[in-house]
Formats: sequence, C-alpha cells, structure tokens
Amino acid sequence: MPDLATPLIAWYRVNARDLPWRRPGFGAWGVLVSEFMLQQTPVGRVIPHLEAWLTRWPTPSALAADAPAEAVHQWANLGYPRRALWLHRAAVEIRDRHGGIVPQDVDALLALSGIGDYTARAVAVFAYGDRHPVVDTNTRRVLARAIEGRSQPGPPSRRDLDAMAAILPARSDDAAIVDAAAMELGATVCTARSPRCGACPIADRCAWRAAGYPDTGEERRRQARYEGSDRQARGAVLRVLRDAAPLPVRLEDLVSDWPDRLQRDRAIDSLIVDGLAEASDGALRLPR
DNA sequence: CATCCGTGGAA
DNA sequence: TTTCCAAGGAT
Repeated sequence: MPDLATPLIAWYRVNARDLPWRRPGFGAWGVLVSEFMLQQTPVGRVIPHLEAWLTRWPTPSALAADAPAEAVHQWANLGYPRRALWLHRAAVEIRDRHGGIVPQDVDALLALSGIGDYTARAVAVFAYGDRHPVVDTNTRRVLARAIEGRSQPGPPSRRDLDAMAAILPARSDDAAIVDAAAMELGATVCTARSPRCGACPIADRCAWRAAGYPDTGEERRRQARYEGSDRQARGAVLRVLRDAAPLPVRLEDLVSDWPDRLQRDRAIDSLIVDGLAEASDGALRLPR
C-alpha cells in the first residue's frame, strides 16, 4: 500500500479552504452544528445559515430551551428539515445527559439523534482531535480511485472505515489532517464528475490513474425524480408552515392548489408522523 | 441492504 | 430542459 498520508498532509497545508469550522477555537458545538448542516447540503449554502444559527444559539442548552418549531423555522431552506428536528433533539440530549457539553466519546456521540458513523467521528476528530477514521462521500471516492482503481466507490459500507483507518498516521494530530485532507481532495480535486488529476498530490500513486482511468464504477443509482414526488409535496407544505409560523395554517388552506389531493394529504400525515408538524383543531403548525 | 428524505446550482 | 450531485442518517 503506497503512502498516501504524507503527500495528503503536505497538500492540505497549502490548499485547505479557509472554512469557518476550521478556525481554531470554533468549538465542538459549532463543529456539531456545521456537520448537521453539511449532511447533503453544499458548503456554500451552509456557511451563512451556520453563522446565524450559532449567533442565535451559542450553546446546546440555548437551543434545547427553545421549541423544535424554532429550529425548523431557522433551518429555512437548507433541505431535509428533519435534520433540524434531530439537531434540536440532540441538543436536548446533550443538555440532559452530558451537562450541556458536546460529548467527545464516539459511542456517546453515536447515541445522539441524527448522528451516525460520519458525524460522530467528524466531531471527535475535528472538534476534539481524537484519532479515528472519518469517512464521507468524498473520502470514499478518493479511496476507491487511489486504492481500488475504480472510478466510483461502491455502496457505503462499514468496511470504508477500515480502509480509511489503514492509511491514518499514528499521531492523532496528523491523522486528523489526513481525515480532513481526504475529504478536501475529494471535494475540490478528485471530484465526481471531472477530476483535476493534474492538481492531485497523489496522482503518482493512484491505482485508477495507473490503470488508465477505467470506467469500472457501476452506474450510480439514479436519484428518484423530484418533480411530482412526495418529497416535493412535503417540501411545499412545510414551506407554507415556515412562512406562516408561528401561526397555524388551516388544513383547507394548505397548498390547496396542489394537483394531487391524495398526495397532499399523504404529505401532511407523514410530516405529522415525523414530528415536523402538529395538527391542532383543523389546522397545522410547526411542532412545539 | 435499499429506500426515503429537500433544495438549489451547475453541467 | 433534464440530469447530476452535494461533509448522511434512519428505518
């Protein structure tokens, strides 16, 4: 196995973007909030929302003291609004179980709502400097290409953690940089569509390049069509609730022009089931 | 393990 | 215009 860590560290020191959550002393809560927002939402859209969020709720306890509705409202158009709900729940759990301090232990982090393998380790590593493999979609693509010689990674798996762990240096501070560097490389150079291999610090040891860039990656499963989907219906309903908040909206006024009545009702029901909306006497509102 | 869950910008 | 994709997680 070629040494990927050394060139990645050198490259990262020069090329890392100056992102808010990388500033020294940004704090574990800030890192945690940023990671929630970054789950499937691009960096450029996250930054302004992150600043506003942390200004309003500088600590987990501050967020926990407000109603979930406030979190869902502040989440605005970041997408996947249950992340706002989960982040609020996590804040309550941090207040109740950890004295208001974001835990450092990976298992404790994994036990919080909305936190999985990626986010738990990202917080432990980037906020606390511990030594763990951190694997996101960028990292998986980098490893698939550099080590497996494939153009795209296979489906996500627990084995990805082992693959990343295998290239981590012994020192935890170096390991944290390699974690960040693999993500950064995948985000800015080793991109999904048109990778810039001329700017890649590990091109000379990349298995995919050595094999002549074979297109061995299976076709990625196509994302379900959004237009006309249940997700779009949910999004439309929730947007109305956000715009009306804190006032409830009468059910008959909720996207009353939606083309598919059944789909609209299905969206409302599922939002209630998910805890993103609350029915109150013929009307719907964000959850209190 | 496959599917579901928002939103908006770029190719 | 359509398609692709973006620091995932829960079920």
